[in-house]
Amino acid sequence: MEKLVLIDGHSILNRAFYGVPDLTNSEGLHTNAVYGFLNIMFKILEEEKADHLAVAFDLKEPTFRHKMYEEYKGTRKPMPQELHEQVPLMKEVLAAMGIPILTKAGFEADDILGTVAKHQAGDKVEVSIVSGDRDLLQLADEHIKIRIPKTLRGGTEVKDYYPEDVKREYGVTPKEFIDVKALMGDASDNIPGVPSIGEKTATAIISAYGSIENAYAHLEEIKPPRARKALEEHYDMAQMSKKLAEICTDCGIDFSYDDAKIDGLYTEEAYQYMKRLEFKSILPRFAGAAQESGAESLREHFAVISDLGEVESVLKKAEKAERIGAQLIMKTGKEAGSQQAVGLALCFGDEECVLLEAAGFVTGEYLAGKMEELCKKPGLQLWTIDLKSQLSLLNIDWNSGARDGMVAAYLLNPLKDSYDYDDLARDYLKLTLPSKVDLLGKADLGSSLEQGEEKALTCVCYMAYTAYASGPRLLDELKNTGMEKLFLEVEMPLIYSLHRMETAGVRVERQELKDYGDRLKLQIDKLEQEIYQATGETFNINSPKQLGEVLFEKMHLKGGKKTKTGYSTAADVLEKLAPDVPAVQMILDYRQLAKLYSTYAEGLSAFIGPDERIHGKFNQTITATGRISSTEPNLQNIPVRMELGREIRKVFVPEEGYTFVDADYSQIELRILAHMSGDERLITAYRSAQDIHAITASQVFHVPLEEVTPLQRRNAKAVNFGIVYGISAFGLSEDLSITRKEALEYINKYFETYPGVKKFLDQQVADGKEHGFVTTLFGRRRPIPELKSANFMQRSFGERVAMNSPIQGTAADIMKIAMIQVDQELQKRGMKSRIVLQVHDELLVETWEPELAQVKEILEDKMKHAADLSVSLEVDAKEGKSWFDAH
DNA sequence: TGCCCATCT
DNA sequence: GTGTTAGATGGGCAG
Repeated sequence: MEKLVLIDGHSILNRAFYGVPDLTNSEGLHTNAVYGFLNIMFKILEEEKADHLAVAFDLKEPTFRHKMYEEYKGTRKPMPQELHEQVPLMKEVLAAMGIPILTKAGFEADDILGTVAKHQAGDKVEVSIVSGDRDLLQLADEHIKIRIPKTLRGGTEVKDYYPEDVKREYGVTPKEFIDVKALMGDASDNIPGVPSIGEKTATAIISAYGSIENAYAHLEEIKPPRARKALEEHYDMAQMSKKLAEICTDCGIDFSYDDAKIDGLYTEEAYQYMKRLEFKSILPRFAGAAQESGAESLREHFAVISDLGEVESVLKKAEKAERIGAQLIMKTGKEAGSQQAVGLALCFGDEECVLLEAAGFVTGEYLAGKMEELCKKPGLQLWTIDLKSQLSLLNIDWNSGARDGMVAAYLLNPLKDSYDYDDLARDYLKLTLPSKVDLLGKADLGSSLEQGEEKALTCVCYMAYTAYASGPRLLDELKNTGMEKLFLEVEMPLIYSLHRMETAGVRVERQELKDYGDRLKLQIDKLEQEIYQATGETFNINSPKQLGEVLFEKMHLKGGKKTKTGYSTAADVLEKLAPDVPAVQMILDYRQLAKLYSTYAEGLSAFIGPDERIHGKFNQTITATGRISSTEPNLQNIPVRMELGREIRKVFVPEEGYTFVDADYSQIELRILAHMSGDERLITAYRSAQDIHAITASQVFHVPLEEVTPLQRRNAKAVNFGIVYGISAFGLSEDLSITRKEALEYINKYFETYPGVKKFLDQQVADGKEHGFVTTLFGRRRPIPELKSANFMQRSFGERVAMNSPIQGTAADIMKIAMIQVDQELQKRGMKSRIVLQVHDELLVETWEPELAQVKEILEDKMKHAADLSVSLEVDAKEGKSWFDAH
């Protein structure tokens, strides 16, 4: 028995469009309907183990129904533009998979499906028709199954209808089904005041008489009377309606059963589409096709060279080139943290990509040395991807001519989640390349290459090629968007400073940290028992679900706020709810301790290396605003607010002979706001005052500075924060535990006091809406697609982002500039002191004691003068024998 | 994997 | 009238 699956193209596309959240690829194409369609299609093909497949589409032209009935509009609503543009795309994708697309002038997809199904179905072939349109149920018979996908709870369920299922659900046979619908009439055709026939009555009449014609013949028997009247008056209409709904099963479509045979759905061409549309979850199906991939012509020019003579001649050629792509391929060595080069991929033309392999006389050191020479060669444009990861083997500094395509692409669009070679090739070369994961899966690139794997060679050559080919385009784009300077003078030099910071690492007292953890553990165990006692329950306190049940159901705490999955047990909720229930306080304490123990005590210990230092990663291409992020471990969220947490900073210590100097900017974001808004009053205020929040309070509440009460200062501080983040009256009222009205008054007073600020923030939103992005003082862009959203919540979010990003981003720019200058100055003076941490507005320098005065001077000077604003930048620098003491 | 909750600036 | 403060990372749980 063979299986033929027939899909109602528009119907399923439509269903997918409304069932799948909006998706857009990098080109800005809407893809959600195509994505949903493919998922439904693959799901059904797998379930059915189908061997034949075709998809039917309507054409725009009028059909025989239009001829029959002038006013026939068809059943479909007008399509939104976002869906409309996906129709041709869908057809291209299907064609790429070799799936026949059936259309016929003068007929709808229904008729094609009906015709093909009735002709093909039989003892040898089972047919499944997939559609969202219930009118198709009339086609069900013993060999034809109608399958209707439904979206529920995010997933897709398919409901199947054989004739008996139709009978069960609608009480009539598939053939009678149209009569029922015709008798009911189309809701939109009903004229007010004219009696109509409902579903129940229609079903009863048709199941008794079999058809509207027969029912009309027995008109006098029809009950109830209003149905009889309706049938009598609208018999013509009902007949017409039936004719329109009746699917033609002989439309003369040209269908070849053999062409519909499924073989080789996963073609190279289709694979390219999946990559372009960024259907990551669908790609694995095409894994086979990936091997046949993409830039096939490109691959023909890939070569591997290991003979010393040949290597030298290639390098000579590279030196003479104007521009090259270079990628040093590395592998983790035997010693902890050490790396060694296993190859150098070079590209200096569209047809010249080679891998220089570390083998025999060509050692890893030799290759790294050669890459280094190339980086230093004046006038040579060397492009690579992720320079920082290669710096451990390259002795180069900010004077090198190397340029990083990853960082360039991040500047051009900081919202992406990766900037690998395949991303750059797709976005800047319109070239679909198989990714590293496509080629090698989880295997390590360096090791695979060392073992001579063909795919690893392909991968590294793609990297070098992409770096080479995308370089000029990236630079062009940076020029066009006014970010060339930011790239060349801030982001590129920063790579070296970040790498130096990672290499330096920060010393952590292993034993002290362990003792701290042990003390926590004791407290945690004690608290745990006390909580069990107080609540009378033994449960997992770490489970918000269990905790919510205990608090709100067993202990009957009032006013439990619901989250999607249960009760909210967040600290702020619990504190408001039951500040005086001892169990609640214990739970909050437990939470804090558990966090300190797992994330900091245990978590940090795991990262302490044999040199007693933690070498965290500082990432340059993660945040939307331009900030640096920190991972493995995150060293930017070490506790400081609560005393117990703050203690952890005592284990961050300088090496013997060194001390810490910690320098942080004072209120940098508010100063930036004063500068960018140009609000005269704010500028003047910040020029004179030390205490920004107090002076805000003084001006907003009209009291002399020295008479500002602590409460007024606190309120002003909250408003200041709120302004920077684009807060609402609601948010501020929550923050200060005041009414919304009072909060609104504060905000209004603030804007009255500083009208320039209001104007500035409004302007940011307007700019964001007009251009689709906002910019920092240094030209860094933050795209805000949310501003175009039709969804209120999304759009409001976009507005807050538009207000915050220029401020947060400018602060990030300034810190980056300061960091580079401090780091470079330390090096220029040949000092031993080094930056070990950056925490957004703070630099921690491990200072060689004899250099203490110099370091303080450099930090203050470079940080203060990183930008020339209309308000001064103030820096607090403190010295101490641990991070705890220095901060 | 998604959610909740904790931590930082 | 919507839901209501920006940017991050990570642990732990539940499905």
